[in-house]
Amino acid sequence: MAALKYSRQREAIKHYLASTKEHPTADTVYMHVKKEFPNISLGTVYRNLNLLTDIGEAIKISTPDGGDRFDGTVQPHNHFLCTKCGRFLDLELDMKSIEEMNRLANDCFDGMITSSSTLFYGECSDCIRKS
Amino acid sequence: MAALKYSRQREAIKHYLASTKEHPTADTVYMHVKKEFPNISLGTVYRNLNLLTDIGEAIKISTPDGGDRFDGTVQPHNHFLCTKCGRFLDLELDMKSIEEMNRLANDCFDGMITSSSTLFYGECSDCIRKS
DNA sequence: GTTCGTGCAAAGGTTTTGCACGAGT
DNA sequence: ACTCGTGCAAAACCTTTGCACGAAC
Repeated sequence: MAALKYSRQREAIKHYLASTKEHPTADTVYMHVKKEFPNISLGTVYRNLNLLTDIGEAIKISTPDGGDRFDGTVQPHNHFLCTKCGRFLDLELDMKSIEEMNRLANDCFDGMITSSSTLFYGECSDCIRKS
Repeated sequence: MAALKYSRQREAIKHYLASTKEHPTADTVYMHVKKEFPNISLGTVYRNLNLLTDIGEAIKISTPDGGDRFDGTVQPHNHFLCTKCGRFLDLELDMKSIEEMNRLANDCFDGMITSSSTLFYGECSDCIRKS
């Protein structure tokens, strides 16, 4: 395995991920980090996002609409996608509920479940207010 | 909105989806339906899968690895992805648990949650046996 | 000096789309 | 007849990768 060397670009990506709740796509990360490193390439962003995901410092989330999203919050938590406006939000089920759910799932299943990720769908409060 | 006309190709796609538990990708659907309709095009498969998804006769599932998968089972249920062998399985949490989970989520959230989809990760029984 | 990360550009894979024609009503 | 679905091919996306150079060790 290759040793991991410091890189300013990776550091900037990590800081951006930590600073936002936007669940940005790779392209969004690219556009933000570009402000600080105008020459950074999209390939570098992808390489670093995948690297961070592999070493457990970020999470990759797949949604049915468009590209994958990345999240710097690695503690187990779930997400909500508004089917009207497309907003993508954190949803803080408490840890106990998540563990409870995994345990419940383990009971109906003869493999071993180590983690889970739930995507909730519905209408966000803004959309409800408008209708 | 356009009226919906019958098509043999769409029917074949529906039947294939109903007959399998493989959670096929669009390409897999294409290859199977091709046996019956050698001239069918991948574009048609995509158009129909998206159509079926829109009218609620199929579900589109996004996973972090590779393309989206489709599922003809539209009743709420969840999925399991083996992190070792990549196997993708149904996981039958009973309805009560799913409803309970959605209700729990609604309590921590000021929008309205209508549905959810959970992807569980872990090791399937085959991989456990081998290790 | 060696190794690893980067920028660039090209390639790879998946999904969508414009068009003319043929199937369904 | 009229409309919608199809096949085909091109395009649009998203993501990965080969390469030569520069940064980190």
